[in-house]
Amino acid sequence: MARTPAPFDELDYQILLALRENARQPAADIARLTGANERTVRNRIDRMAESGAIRLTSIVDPHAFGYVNTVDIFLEVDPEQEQAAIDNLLNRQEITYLALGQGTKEVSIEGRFKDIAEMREFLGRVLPAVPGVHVTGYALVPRIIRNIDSWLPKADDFAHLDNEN
Amino acid sequence: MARTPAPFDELDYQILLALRENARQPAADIARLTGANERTVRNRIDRMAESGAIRLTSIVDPHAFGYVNTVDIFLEVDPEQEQAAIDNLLNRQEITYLALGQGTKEVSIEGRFKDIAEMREFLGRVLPAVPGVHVTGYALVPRIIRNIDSWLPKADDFAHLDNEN
DNA sequence: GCTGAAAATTATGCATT
DNA sequence: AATGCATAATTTTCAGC
Repeated sequence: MARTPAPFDELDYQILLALRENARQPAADIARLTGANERTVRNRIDRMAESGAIRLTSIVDPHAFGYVNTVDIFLEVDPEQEQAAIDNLLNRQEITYLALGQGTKEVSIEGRFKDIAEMREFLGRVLPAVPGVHVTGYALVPRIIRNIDSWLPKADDFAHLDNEN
Repeated sequence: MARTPAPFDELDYQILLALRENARQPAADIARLTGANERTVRNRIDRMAESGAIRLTSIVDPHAFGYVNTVDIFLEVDPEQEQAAIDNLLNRQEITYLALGQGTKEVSIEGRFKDIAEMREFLGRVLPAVPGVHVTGYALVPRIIRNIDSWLPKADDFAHLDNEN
């Protein structure tokens, strides 16, 4: 193992759980909740945020803005135009997810739309007009039940001071 | 249109942008940034959070915890056991995403793992052991470039007081 | 729904261990 | 790295518009 082991402990975990419910929750509250020192809690929050282990952010609910139609789209992208195509796609507000696939030509995206007409327009006109991009398939997504924002590591990824190496 | 139009304006949008970078940024800072009243900024934040339009949360970076292997998995689920199967899957920490597909039997998930062995175990042993679940396919995901946490509505989803209906 | 002012709470900077 | 303390800044409460 060349990677450094997770330098996170039980307190970090509890702070994480608290911030996940409300990122603006005062460190003092979390200190009371956990019994830890208020100053320590703030140090931990700063450390986790600055290291990039967590991101304290605002997630917008697409439904609240009327984006009720979700579709997963599978693309084949000309390798020579891949970077330009991806840059192009990343500029599109409709795209909520973009990932590279195993093959060099595979790219999958997710789009959200206010109505079916917008979605069809995107699939039939917008995407085909992006140089190097071919739509190989798509599938409507009626309901997303879990997404990355609710993900957590295993509890024992937070060291109990006894599982080093 | 039966749904209420987005009751958000330019100020909400700017607040959103600020909170997206740092959910703990003080309302006073945002007030200075936008020229809006400090108290108004807090009211807006509270309103957007309470209405569910935004969620102020902590997103954990799987990479920081060693979860470097991502795989998209397509499942066929026996309709009679669907709810139990989904509940079962939702209890699994490895699953970062779970969505229902168009067909009544289709479910797609994304899993993250620390190594390929864990991933293979999940695909070959864990999933097949869930009653009513059959793996119909999977695809490794080498790199996710955009995810839902960075999504934003269109700028003109924030009313300029002139686009009502 | 927006804003103001005092009181309560919280965060920051610095120093100590 | 954790913590205590003084100071600065912020949030809250209650109010009026």
